[in-house]
Amino acid sequence: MEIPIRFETKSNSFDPAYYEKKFKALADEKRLTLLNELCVRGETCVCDLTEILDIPQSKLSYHIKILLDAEFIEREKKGQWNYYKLKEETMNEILSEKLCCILRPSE
Amino acid sequence: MEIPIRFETKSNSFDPAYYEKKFKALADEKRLTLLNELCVRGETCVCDLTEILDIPQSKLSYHIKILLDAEFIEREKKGQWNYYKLKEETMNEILSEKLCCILRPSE
DNA sequence: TATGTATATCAATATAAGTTGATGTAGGAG
DNA sequence: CTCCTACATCAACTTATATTGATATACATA
Repeated sequence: MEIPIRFETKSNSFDPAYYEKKFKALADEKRLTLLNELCVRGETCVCDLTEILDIPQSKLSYHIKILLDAEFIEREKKGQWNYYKLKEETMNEILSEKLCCILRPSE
Repeated sequence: MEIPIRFETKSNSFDPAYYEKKFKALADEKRLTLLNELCVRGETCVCDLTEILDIPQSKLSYHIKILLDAEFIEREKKGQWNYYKLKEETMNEILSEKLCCILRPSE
């Protein structure tokens, strides 16, 4: 995964919009709890998550979408269930090693 | 090789509110640009930042406060000017090494 | 003392994000 | 075909954040 960076001395062309989206996705307690659960449990299906997090299904779905769009999680369809798990590249791209095992899997 | 500790879900000590505050502070283009400028320039005073970022002073002050409260930056008073710089411990605590030199100073 | 400069804070408003309950959809079971 | 389950999506609403212009504070200088 390429980070849109550079570091050109004067007017450097860092892309804040890219990171804004990532950090917005992380900027919510429920979503952080969700990510933490996925980190601890690994792949988990939506029906289990509604129970674990004790939130209405539509709300969960809303938050899942935000995390999906920011590529912090990915979906895998298994039969009639949707399983979600952390997308390790993105987590590792953004987050410190100190967040390993809380929000980030080990590398 | 250290074996990552897996936390039990019910009792894991992860504090989402703590991280929510951090990520909220990062979840804004203007603040990211500000941090990037501080990363590239080092210590910079508010009067320069209003020019660099081309935003009204009250707006800048608002965003600076959010970053201060989340401890991503720190203030140093020099004569009549307030200088701000990145608070390296927090940046390093939260952000990946890949973000080094964009948002994070090197360790 | 009056004026200027650097910055923070405030109150009003505008905008964005989160919540809720209802509805839509797709596939499986009867 | 009809009903059920597992989700996603929508529209109305609530709440949180951001923006603006004005004012406040603190200090320096004329």
